[in-house]
Amino acid sequence: VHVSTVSRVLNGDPGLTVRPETIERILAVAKAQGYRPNVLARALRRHRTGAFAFVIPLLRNPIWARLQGGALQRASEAGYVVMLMEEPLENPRPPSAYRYLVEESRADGLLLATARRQAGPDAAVHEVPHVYVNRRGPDPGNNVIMDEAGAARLFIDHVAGLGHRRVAVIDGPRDVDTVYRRVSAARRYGADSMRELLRAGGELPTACGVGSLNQLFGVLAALRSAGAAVPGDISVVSFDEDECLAFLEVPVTSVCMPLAELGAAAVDALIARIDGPASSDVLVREPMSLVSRASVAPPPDYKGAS
Amino acid sequence: VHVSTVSRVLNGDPGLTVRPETIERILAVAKAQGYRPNVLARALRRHRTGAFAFVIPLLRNPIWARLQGGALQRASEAGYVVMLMEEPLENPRPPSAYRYLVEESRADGLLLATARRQAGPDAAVHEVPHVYVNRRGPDPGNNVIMDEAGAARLFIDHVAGLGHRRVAVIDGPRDVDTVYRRVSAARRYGADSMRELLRAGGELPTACGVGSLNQLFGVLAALRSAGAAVPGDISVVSFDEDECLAFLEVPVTSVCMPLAELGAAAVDALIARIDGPASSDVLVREPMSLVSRASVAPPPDYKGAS
DNA sequence: CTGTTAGCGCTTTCAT
DNA sequence: ATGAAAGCGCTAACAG
Repeated sequence: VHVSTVSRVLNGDPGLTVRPETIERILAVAKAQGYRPNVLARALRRHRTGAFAFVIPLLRNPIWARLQGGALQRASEAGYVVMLMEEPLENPRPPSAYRYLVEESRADGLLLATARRQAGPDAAVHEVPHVYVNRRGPDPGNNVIMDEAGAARLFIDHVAGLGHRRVAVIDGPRDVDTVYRRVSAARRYGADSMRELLRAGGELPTACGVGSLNQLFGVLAALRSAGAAVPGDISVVSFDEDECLAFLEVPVTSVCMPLAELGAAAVDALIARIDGPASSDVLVREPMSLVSRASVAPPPDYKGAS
Repeated sequence: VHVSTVSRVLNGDPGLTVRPETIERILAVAKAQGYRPNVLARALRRHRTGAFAFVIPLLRNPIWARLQGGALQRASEAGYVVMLMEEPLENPRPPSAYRYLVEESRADGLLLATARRQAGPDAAVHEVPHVYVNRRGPDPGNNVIMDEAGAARLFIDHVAGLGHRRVAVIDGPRDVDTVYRRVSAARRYGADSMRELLRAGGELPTACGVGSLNQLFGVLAALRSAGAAVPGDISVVSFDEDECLAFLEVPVTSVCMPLAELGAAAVDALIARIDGPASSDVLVREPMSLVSRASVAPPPDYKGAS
């Protein structure tokens, strides 16, 4: 009944040379006492904590909730726990500000869903296992992304198939990541963009894709107050699926992106980067799907198939 | 330049008797090398990990996001990190299933936002520092809750002040925590309840409070398909504030509950329970507020002040 | 004022 | 097939 033997048994040591009788006895006693190995001691010895840190900008956005869910589940399957760091909306800190979590041995690696753009490669965070999730970080080979072009294509094909020829996309500015604008700012942005579109007059688009749920609310408000009917005057598609879309005044069609899969893939990539060195970017290939609701119809002037 | 002295200096040992010169030198070198104490080793020695686990049912519900945000921020102020455990919606496990996190020294305590009702006191989880947040768990003295009655009063006073005399509240069954029903079930529940109310005929309520955002969507759908106007025929109030309420067909008035404060209070309570033993339940007293939007008006038959 | 010592609970060579 | 011993990086009690 001696300690190192126990360790070998409980860890299923590959070069295991223990008498079946002893092995039984150990397992029995362990279970009887409800023994739990101390992860701290184990981690100290092994230089592996079994934890990740997920840096996320704004918990209230449903998009990150789904990402989170996928990551959490995959991590727990792989025997990791994940702690959450919420990046403040104002004065966000650069990713390298979270390096300390690894340096202190609190985590084995970083999942970065926030990305303040930096001038060059972020040397400071480069030393530490990490992946950027749903964004391209400054250093290549550490990004896990989706086929956003595919999402756009899905949208275009759908509305083009119905006869639309003038199509707009409203989305946040690309240089600053959307996450840095407050929720309300996002809505205002959506509303402003739509108002501008309306004011421009002339060749109004007959279909419009909107980049986030919050912007969508702004767009819808602008359309309503301008007296534009959806989908009578203009068709609207959200690039941010949420079940609440089904319950709006007019239920909104959306492109549903594989966010949970993205989160899971990010965890896989991070695990790979902890074992080996960075390799190449990961593109999540799960199919996107279009959730068809009432906000899309043929364009107002459409006379049938061309 | 020797190790235990460094420890004393960096920890600001109370009985600190170190020459200022040495203290300077140590700090200088520490900073120069970017030294980070290893939290694992420290935790192993001190029997404190500096981490909490937050067990939460459904990440996609905005209510949890706000709770989470409050808890995360307060925890980080107090020097703790928090890891998230997402409880599956189907086959949820009892809180005691998360005891192992403390037993393995992965966390110092548990924040439990999920609460499968159990027959008696949950002895299994009782041994471990924990608080139930926003629910009453089986064992007393470990609950952090809000003044839900106050929320109801706020709603009643508001609509009663406008002349409403027949008021209904639609909410999930209380014996099973709302969290155990799927989102869609919640909506169906809202829709079904409202349909029943409508079918009952006769003395229809002129105002209705709804317990969660998801149920609200169901209620609104039912009202629309029944041709009941909001607030013309019936006033509607949500007990679950979310900014998207402002962007619905008719913007919905809500009671805004101090969820972030609740999360923060839960962290405070948990810290207290880690240092000392359990004391008494905590009631968060932050004021609730009514966010007035367009979904509330005087009742249809109202002739002026009584 | 500062160095020495003894662990925290585990894993992992190396000896039996 | 198992025990002994060293050590992960730190802190705390005790000497000097």
